[in-house]
Amino acid sequence: LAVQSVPLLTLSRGTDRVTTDISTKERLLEAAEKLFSRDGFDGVSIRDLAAAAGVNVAAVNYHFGSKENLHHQVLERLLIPKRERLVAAIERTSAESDGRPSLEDLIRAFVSHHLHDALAHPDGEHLLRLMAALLADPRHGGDVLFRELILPVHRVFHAALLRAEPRLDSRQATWIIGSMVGQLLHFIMRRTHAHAVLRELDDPAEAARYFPAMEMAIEDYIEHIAAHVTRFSTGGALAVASGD
Amino acid sequence: LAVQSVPLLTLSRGTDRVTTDISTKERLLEAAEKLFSRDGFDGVSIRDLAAAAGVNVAAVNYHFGSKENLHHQVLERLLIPKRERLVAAIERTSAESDGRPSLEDLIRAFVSHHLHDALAHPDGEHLLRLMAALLADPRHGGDVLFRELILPVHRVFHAALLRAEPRLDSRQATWIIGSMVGQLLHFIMRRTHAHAVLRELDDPAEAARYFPAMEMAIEDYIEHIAAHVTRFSTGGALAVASGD
DNA sequence: TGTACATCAGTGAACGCGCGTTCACTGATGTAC
DNA sequence: TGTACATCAGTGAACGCGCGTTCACTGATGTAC
Repeated sequence: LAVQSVPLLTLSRGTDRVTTDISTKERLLEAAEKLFSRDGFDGVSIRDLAAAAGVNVAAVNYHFGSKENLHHQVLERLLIPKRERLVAAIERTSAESDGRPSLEDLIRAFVSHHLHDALAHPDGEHLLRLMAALLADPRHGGDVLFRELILPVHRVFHAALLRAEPRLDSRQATWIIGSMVGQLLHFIMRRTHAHAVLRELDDPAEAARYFPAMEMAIEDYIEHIAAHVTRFSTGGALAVASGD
Repeated sequence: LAVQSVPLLTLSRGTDRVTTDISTKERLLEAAEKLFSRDGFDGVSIRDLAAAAGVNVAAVNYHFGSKENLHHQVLERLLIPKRERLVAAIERTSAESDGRPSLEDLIRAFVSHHLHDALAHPDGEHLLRLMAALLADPRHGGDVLFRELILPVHRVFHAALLRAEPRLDSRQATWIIGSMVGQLLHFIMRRTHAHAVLRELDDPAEAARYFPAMEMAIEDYIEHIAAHVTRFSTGGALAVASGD
C-alpha cells in the first residue's frame, strides 16, 4: 500500500529456476529516465510513462507517490554516480606529479573527463538533457542538481586549482571554473541539439558554418573540443593569474 | 474574423480627444512576454494570458490564431531589436582604430555589450529566460532564435575576429566565439537563477562560496564579470592563435 | 445626407480531451500459532 | 503440517479539473450608392 523505497530488483519465485525479473518499479525508472530526458517534466504524462514501461497507470503513484517524486528519484540515480566519477577523476589527477600537477594537466583532465562523460558515457545524454532543463528552469529538481553534483564537484576542483596555481585567489578560481563549465556546457549542448535545430533552417550552408565539425564522429568531436577548451582555458587562467 | 497582423496600436475615435489606447492585441503581447519568459511555453495557459492582459480567453485565438503563434510573435518582437543592437555594437568597434581594433578591444566590446544587454536592458531579462528555455529545448521556437539572432550575430563577429587576429583560421574563430558565448550565458544565468536555487539549499554558506558576488549590485556584477571574461577570453584566444 | 450592408474587435459559454490522482479490488506470498 | 490472517504488487475504472480551441453572437465603425 505505502510508497516503497528499497527493492530495485526482485527475484521471481514460483518457477523452478530463480531468474532475475525486472520489477515494475525498475521498469518505471528506466522509462522515466528516457522520457523525462527527452521531453522534460511537463512534456511527459503518467500515461506515457506507464505505456513505455508496460505497466498500469496507477503504478507510478503506487511506487513513487507522485510524478514529482519519480522525477526526483530519476535525477538522484544519475547524479550521484556522475558526481563520484567526476570527483574521482579530479582527485586522481591532483595526486599526480607528487600532488603538484601543472595547471594545464589539471585543466586537461577536467575538460576531457567532462566531455567524455557527457557525450560518450551510457547515461551521459540522458543526464545531460536533464541538467540542461534544470539549468534553464530549476523549479523541478534544481536543488537536487546543485546539492548532489554542482556544489561537491566545485569544492573539489576549486581546491585543486588553488594548489596548482597559488597566484590565484579564491574568487578568481571560482570565476575560472565558471568560464570552463560555461564553455563545456555550450559545446556539449551544441552537439546535442545541432541536428534538431539545423533541420528547421532554410539555409543549411549558413548553418554549417556555425556548426562546423558536426559531421565528425563523436569521438573525434570530443578530442577536437577537448583540445580547444584546454588550450583556451589554460591561456585564460594564466592571463587571470598573472593579471594585476 | 481572420488573424490580424498589422495594427499594434490603435487610436480610439468616438471621444472628442484622440487618445492612445492600448489594444487587446498589444496587451496580450505584453502579458505573454512576461508570462512565457517566467513560466515557459508549457507553463502558461491561455486563460493565464487572458487574465493577465484583462481580456477574454477567445482573444488569443482571435488575434493570433493559436498559442504557438503568439509565442512566436513574442520571440520575434524581442529578438530582432536585440540582434540589431548587437550587430551595431560589433560594427562600431570594428570600425575603430582605422578598422583594425586590437583583439582585446574587440573582445571587450562584445563581452561588455552582451552583459549589459542581457542584465541591464529593459527587455533583457525576459529575452534571456526565453533564450535559455530555447537552448535547453528548441522545440517551441528554436529555429526563430537561430535564424533571427544567433546566426546573424555569429557571422558579423566571426568576420571581425578574423580581421583583428589574422593568425586565426575560420574554424578556430568559430570555437573561440563558442567559448565566449558559453561563458557569457553561464555567468548571466548564474546571476539570474542564483537566488531561486540558493533559497532551496540547506547550507547557505557553502552555496555562497559557489555564488560569490551575488550580493553585489547588478552594475557591479556586470563590470566584475566583464573584466574577468575579457581577460580570460583574450588570454585564451591568443593561446589558440599562437598554438601550433 | 440617409440608408443598407460589410467588416471589424471583442465576448461568454461550451466543446472534447488528456491530465494526475484515487478507489475498490484481485491474487500471490509471508507470517503466526 | 494446516489454517487464518496480514502484507504485498499490481490492476481497471473512474474522479474532477484545466487545457486549447470553437461557436454563435453583439455592438461599434467603415463603405457604397
